[in-house]
Amino acid sequence: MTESPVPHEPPIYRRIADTLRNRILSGELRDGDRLPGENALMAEYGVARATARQALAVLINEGLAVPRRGSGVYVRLFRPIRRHGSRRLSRQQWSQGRAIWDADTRGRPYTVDEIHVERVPASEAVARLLDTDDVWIRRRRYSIDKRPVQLATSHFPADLVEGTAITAIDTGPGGVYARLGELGYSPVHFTEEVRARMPTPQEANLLKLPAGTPVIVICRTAYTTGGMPVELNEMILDSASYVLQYDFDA
Amino acid sequence: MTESPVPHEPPIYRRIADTLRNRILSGELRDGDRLPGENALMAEYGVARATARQALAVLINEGLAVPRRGSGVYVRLFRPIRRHGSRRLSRQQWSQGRAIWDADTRGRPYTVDEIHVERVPASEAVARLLDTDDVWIRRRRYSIDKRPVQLATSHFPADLVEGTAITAIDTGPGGVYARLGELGYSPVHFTEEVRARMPTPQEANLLKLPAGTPVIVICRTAYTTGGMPVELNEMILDSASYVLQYDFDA
DNA sequence: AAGTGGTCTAGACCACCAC
DNA sequence: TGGTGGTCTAGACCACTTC
Repeated sequence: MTESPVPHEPPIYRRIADTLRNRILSGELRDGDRLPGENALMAEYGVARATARQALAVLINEGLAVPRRGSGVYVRLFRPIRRHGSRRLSRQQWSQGRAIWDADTRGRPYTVDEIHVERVPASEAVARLLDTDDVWIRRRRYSIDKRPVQLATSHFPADLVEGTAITAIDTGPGGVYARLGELGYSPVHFTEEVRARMPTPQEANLLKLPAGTPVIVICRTAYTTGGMPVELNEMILDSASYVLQYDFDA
Repeated sequence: MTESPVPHEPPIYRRIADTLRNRILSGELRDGDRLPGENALMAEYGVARATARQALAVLINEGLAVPRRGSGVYVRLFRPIRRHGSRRLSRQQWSQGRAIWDADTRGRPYTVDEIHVERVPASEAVARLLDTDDVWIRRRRYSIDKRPVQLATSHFPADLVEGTAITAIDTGPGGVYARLGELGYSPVHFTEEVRARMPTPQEANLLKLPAGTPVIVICRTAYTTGGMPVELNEMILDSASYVLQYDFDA
């Protein structure tokens, strides 16, 4: 009880984390560089193992570093894909047999897997939005350079698409929007709701997300000229892989 | 001591976190409810303190729970504000109150503080975008119901706005866009780039963000009819407080 | 084989909060 | 005053990566 050193001194692990963060943000430590490991921090700062771990956990949870088992902790890299909100859905895109996804990748090869198509009862929110009890849903996962970057789940009113290629694994040239057009329900207007949050463990697993990586959730509704909603597409994006771009006039 | 480990079995703290998460997602534990504390988990599962803490840390870093010192760990709430990006002429036709994520904050007043206005050298990226060496920047913080929800930093080409009210704390009626209009540089077109990431400690502090809360970063560029960029506005949004909405046509 | 991160135990003292 | 979360120590065993 001789003195109270400084009223609000940050704890040790915070100060260790702060100095490491500064070394990253200043550029001294670059993408992919190895950070001092637990043992190095224990020696350098004279702290216990758990304290060194706690300091590294701060950076990992901030998304600045990624741990590699048996190897070390490394500075994380950020190489985003630019996703255009408005341009990508221009009518000529899908009316000419091109998939929407092509607009994003600029020639980089992408793959689709984990495809599931099924008819299910609509959730309360989806039922309200699409004004239907049952929906056909199409789930899939997109990867670029073998890295998963996006999960998507499209919902269609069941009565509308029953018996069409939209309920098949392969939807044919132009994809589901071309099929909707053939039914007389071409989407002409879109609303996108965008959120960000931490992923569920399932999402983190499917997207192979390291700790400290949020996901961007885009919920897009497609409308016909009559204002009828015909598709609800929920997309889960790895936030470290994406930049969204929207253009509009005053 | 412990049972011989079974291959692929998740660690104890994960299983504890999983059961707690299920109780939250199933609705058994609701917004604001108190979770079992460290002592309760130690007793219930027969684990050490650090293990119980680790389980709670998982939920906290997922943004599902918030710790309150001396009180307990509580289920977190999500009450978003709806932020409309593009407000098109057809908006009335399309947006008929149907939205996946409800936003009940319409009309609530916001306050502005932490205002800083200064002339500084432009960073490399800003200099390239605004084609200028110096910029006037306007920083401020927005709060709703006394809760900080957004930080914003506007950048203007210094030569363009030097000597105008844009360089003053109070920009006058209509704000900076009205002033730009008087200069003959009315913004008519906007581009928004949207990202998500974990906040820096400074951002977390200014926005009073609990752990596990990402921020949404919006970088908006305003262009004149001539295509000249006249403002660059970087906004940092509390992701737990916002839903972005964009409307556009095919 | 040596080093690394991953998990876990069993203690300790502290600041803060509610009763 | 007792319970809560916040920080920290000093060990331990494990799985994995690298050499």
